Amino acid sequence: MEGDLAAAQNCSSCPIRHRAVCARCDDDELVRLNDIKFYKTYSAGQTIAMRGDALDVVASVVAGTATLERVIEDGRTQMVGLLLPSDFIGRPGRATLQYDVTAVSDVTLCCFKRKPFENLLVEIPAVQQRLLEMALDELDAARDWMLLLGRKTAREKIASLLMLIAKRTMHPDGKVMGDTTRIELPISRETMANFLGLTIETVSRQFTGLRKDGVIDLDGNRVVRIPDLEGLLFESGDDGDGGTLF
Amino acid sequence: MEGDLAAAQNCSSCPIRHRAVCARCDDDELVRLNDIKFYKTYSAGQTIAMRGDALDVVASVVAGTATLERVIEDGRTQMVGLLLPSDFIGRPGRATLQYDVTAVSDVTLCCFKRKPFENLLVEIPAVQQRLLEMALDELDAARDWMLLLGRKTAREKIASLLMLIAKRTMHPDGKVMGDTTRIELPISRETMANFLGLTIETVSRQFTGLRKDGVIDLDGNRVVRIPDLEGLLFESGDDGDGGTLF
DNA sequence: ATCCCGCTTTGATGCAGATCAAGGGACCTG
DNA sequence: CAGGTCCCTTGATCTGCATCAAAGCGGGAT
Repeated sequence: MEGDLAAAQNCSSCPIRHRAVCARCDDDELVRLNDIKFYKTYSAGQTIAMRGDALDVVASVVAGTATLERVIEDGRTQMVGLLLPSDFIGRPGRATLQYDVTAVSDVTLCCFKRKPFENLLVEIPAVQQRLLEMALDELDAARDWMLLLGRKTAREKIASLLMLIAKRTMHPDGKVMGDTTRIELPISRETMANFLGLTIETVSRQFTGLRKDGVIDLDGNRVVRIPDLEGLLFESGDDGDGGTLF
Repeated sequence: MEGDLAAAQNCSSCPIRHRAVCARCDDDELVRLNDIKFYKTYSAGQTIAMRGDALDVVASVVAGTATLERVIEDGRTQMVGLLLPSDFIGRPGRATLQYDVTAVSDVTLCCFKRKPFENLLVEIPAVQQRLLEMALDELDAARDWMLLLGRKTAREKIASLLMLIAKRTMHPDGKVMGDTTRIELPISRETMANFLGLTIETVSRQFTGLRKDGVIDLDGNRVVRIPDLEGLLFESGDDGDGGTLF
């Protein structure tokens, strides 16, 4: 665990160069961002930050998966965001963090101290523009998720989650593949439960329900094969043109 | 119903001048916005726009209350946003609307054609900056709402909603009033149900439950008196420092 | 007044998902 | 290979909220 990666990494070879907050920057602007960035890594399961922490750093996820969650005193927890590579953590103009951030897999962050970043924001409209776009996308995703949490049945929730992961996994840029499809679940049953507002037992039961009905096929408990994507879409309760959901 | 209001209104006397997307604009910039704006009014109950509609206009709510909702074919509907004066409708960079927008009370909108507005966005950083800020605030609110929808009980949901309205109504800028407090509900039981992911019957029952337990006091069915704000906060399941919720 | 209509409350019953409890299987360690 | 731990599944039961059904209760029109 050392700064090798951090030192070696430069923006031009960055895997999220074209999707993160810096996506619209030209080379000059990139240099300025580069000057104030630093990398940080976390291992799977580690807490990245907690609700209430001073938010003096903002960051982009470079690699790995992290979650954003709210928890009530008695232990009930609701995931409110899934952070994948290129997603942004923290918000300019706010001093403390509102959510717990946890690394689900090993995670690499590209960090900026908040103050200098806020200054750059003013000076480089391209960053601000991209950040706005990303914020609005997340807002849409959050709203789709509200429909799921408030009104969908357990089975619909699971189907929706699988569709979401399928869309992301299969063809990164949106197009849908042919027929039989195989996806790998990046998260545990418990994480799914917290994502969907269910218990772990219900998640499990719905998986076996969908399997028995031939909608999906389980291969171990982290791999799902989907013989009929249309069928799954139907189960999800979304109409075809449905929202983007991330 | 005529353009009197529209024609008469100018930005300097606008009630949302300091909170809407134009909040940070100087006088020159305001003139440019003024050139492309026009007013539109809707009466209570009227549909402002529907999911899928071409989104060639964006707007700020000047007066009144509107809702943003998603609905599934079978009629289940989930409110995903409550639009109060100064809130913004539509998003630059997207061609179709994702939600149904409905006027709850009589509503006045300050509209801009999307294309010219997008151009101004690039030319006037102050607008972009403010829009980002507003989007991030809404995102936080949406995430707090996800916790409510996914994990709170019916009673907690009602209490949370009352706290939300109380905070907004009583002291516009956050401070909390003394003891016995009276708030007026701006929305019907059905709207509340769709907001909270409940049925209308459950909403009603929770109201009478809270009343019987002395947490609230009902005066007609649109007025609630809150003898003990701390008690209500406790029922809401939020800790004191809790999220902003709008 | 009376009727009607939309909104709200209340009651009786049903059911989806939570809760409680007990295994299973994969993987690690000694 | 035994024992332990972690995660997942399955079963039995319970319960909070939905659903179904029937009254109140204003308020507006006639």
